[in-house]
Amino acid sequence: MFSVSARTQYAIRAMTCLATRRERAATAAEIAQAENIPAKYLEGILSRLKSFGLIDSERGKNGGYRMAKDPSDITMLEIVEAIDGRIKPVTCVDAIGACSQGAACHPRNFWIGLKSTIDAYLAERTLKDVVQG
Amino acid sequence: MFSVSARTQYAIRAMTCLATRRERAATAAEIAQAENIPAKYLEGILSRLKSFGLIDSERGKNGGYRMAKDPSDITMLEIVEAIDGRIKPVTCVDAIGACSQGAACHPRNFWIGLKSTIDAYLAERTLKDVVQG
DNA sequence: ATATATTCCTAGTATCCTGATAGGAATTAA
DNA sequence: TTAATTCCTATCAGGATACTAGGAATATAT
Repeated sequence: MFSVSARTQYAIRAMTCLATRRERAATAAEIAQAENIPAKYLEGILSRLKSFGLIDSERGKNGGYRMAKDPSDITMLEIVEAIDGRIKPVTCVDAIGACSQGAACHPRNFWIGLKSTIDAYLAERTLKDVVQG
Repeated sequence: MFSVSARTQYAIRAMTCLATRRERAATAAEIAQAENIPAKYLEGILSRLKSFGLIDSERGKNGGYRMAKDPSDITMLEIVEAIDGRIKPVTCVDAIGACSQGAACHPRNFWIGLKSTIDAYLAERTLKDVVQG
C-alpha cells in the first residue's frame, strides 16, 4: 500500500548522486552505474527532472547533468511531483464531485487531509536532509 | 501518486454504509446498490473485512453483514490494512538491506518517516469521523 | 421437504500500468 | 571528422487491478 514507484526511487537516488558532486557534471551512464539504475531508463527520468528545473544538462562531448540549485533548496515534494505528479489519493481531492459519488462523497475530507499530511512531510524535507540520511 | 485502490475505496464506502445501519444487517447486494459498487466484486472485499474482525456475517436467507464493533472503535488504518496490507512506501522500511541498495540506502529513514506519518494520520481517524464527513 | 436467499469459494479474464529496451537524431567538444 | 553525449520516439513483456462466472455451502420460510 502506498508504494513508491521505481521511477521515483531512481530519481531520488540520481539526485542524491548529483548532490554529492556539486558543480561537477555527471553523465547518465555514470549515475546509472553508481546508483544501480538501468541506464536508458534513467535518461527519461533525468529529462523529466530537467524540465522541472531541478537539474541542468549539457549535450555533446563532455556533457552531462548537474544540480540546478543547492540541495537544501530542493524539497522532496518537488522531486516526487516531477516524476509521478501531484499526490492524489482519490480523484475527487481536486474538485468536489470528481468521483463516482458526486457531491455525496463522505470520505473526501478524510482523503484531502491525508494528502495535506503527506504533502507537508515531503515539503519539509530537502534533498540535503536525505543525502545526510 | 499515492492513489488509493478502488478496492480500498469500496471497503470504506461499504463500512460507512454498514455504520449508518448499526445493528440491522445488510446484504452484499444492498450495499452494492447503495454505494455503487460491483456486487460480486464487493463480496470478496466484505469477506476480507470479516476475516479482520471488522464486520460479522450470517449466511442463508435473511443473512447479511453488520458491524462487529462501534464505528468509533474502528480506525481507518485498520480498514486500509485489511484490504491493501501495511503501508510500505519502499521494501526496505521493514528490514535494513531489503532493497537493491543494501545497507547503503540513504533515503531509508526518509521513507520510514513518511510511513509513520501516514500511519499516524490513519490511526487517528475512526470510521465514525469519516461517516460524519 | 422444498424452494429461496444468502454468504462463501475458486477460476478466469480484459485492460491498463510499469519498468524496461531499441534505435537513432541532434548537439557539442576534441 | 570522430566520438561522446543528451534527447526523442516507439515498442514490449509482465504483473497488477478490477472485474466476471459459476457454483457450493448454509440458513430461513413455507
